[in-house]
Amino acid sequence: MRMPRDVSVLRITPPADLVLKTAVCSYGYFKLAPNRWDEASQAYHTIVRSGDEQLINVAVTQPSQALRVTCRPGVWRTDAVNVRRQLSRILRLDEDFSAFHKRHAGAKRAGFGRLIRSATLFEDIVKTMTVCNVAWANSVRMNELLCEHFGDGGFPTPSQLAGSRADAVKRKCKVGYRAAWIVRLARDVAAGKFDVAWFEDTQRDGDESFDRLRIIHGVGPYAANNICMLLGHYDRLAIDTETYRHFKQVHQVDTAGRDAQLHRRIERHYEKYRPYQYLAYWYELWHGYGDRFVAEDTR
DNA sequence: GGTAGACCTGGACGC
DNA sequence: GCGTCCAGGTCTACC
Repeated sequence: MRMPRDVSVLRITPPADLVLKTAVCSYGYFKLAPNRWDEASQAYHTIVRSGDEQLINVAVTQPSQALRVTCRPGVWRTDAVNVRRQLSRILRLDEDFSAFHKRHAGAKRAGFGRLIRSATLFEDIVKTMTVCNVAWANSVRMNELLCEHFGDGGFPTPSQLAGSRADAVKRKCKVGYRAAWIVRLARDVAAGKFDVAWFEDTQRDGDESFDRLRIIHGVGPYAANNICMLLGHYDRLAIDTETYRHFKQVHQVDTAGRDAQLHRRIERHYEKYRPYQYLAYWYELWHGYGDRFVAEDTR
């Protein structure tokens, strides 16, 4: 049997408007394991899987327009296809943002729009569960521990978590009450009761996806809207306390209003960007953070 | 449909 | 040190 080399280098030709750092660092999930951005080398690091077993350490840089992908260990053709497919999902290489950029000059200038996501929808859902109702540092820790204890370094697969007890996940990963939700979802995905592929169909309607996501135990209105955004449905705003804070501060809104009123006001404000309301909102937030978004461990 | 309280965790803060 | 509060919510029971 031929053994793979220690290192393989792949080359990916991305869409012309892709700026690697902007795509990676414009959404907080780039700080959640197994993701990492190395500012010194301007490299995005992650760990992907080829099949359920093989873990591949990946480093992506953009020395020219093309992406340079370094894989350790080296990969053969089938594994290379898997690496390319997963990076395509992570960096949204198949999405076209030209219509959004026509409406938003600032986002166009910044090359903004490709918000990083995970290699799989399962990982996106679990990551969303770990960022709810918790300080950011805790979310970082939960994802590190999930990778360490249940994913052998990579993000755990549904089958890896499905065979685990919720109390073990809770104890080892410090995820608290989220453990039961995570294990339940993993079991449903592994058993085929929750069809992940259904959501990946680009023709799906955002409302339809939202309704199905809400069936998942642990996915409320905020989480479902956030996951819809990750699926490419940008016409839905994941409104949370951070949105309220941002809106009150940036748009000088009277803080005496009730949340429901503020919620409607926020939706009206971004309506002009339909169907890209979320991107317009997130651009404001990201632009306001500036380099702090990359440098700090808080959002 | 709207609201209140419980739920894990860990850091920040006041005492 | 210790208690309390809070963070990019969700669920359940109750009205």
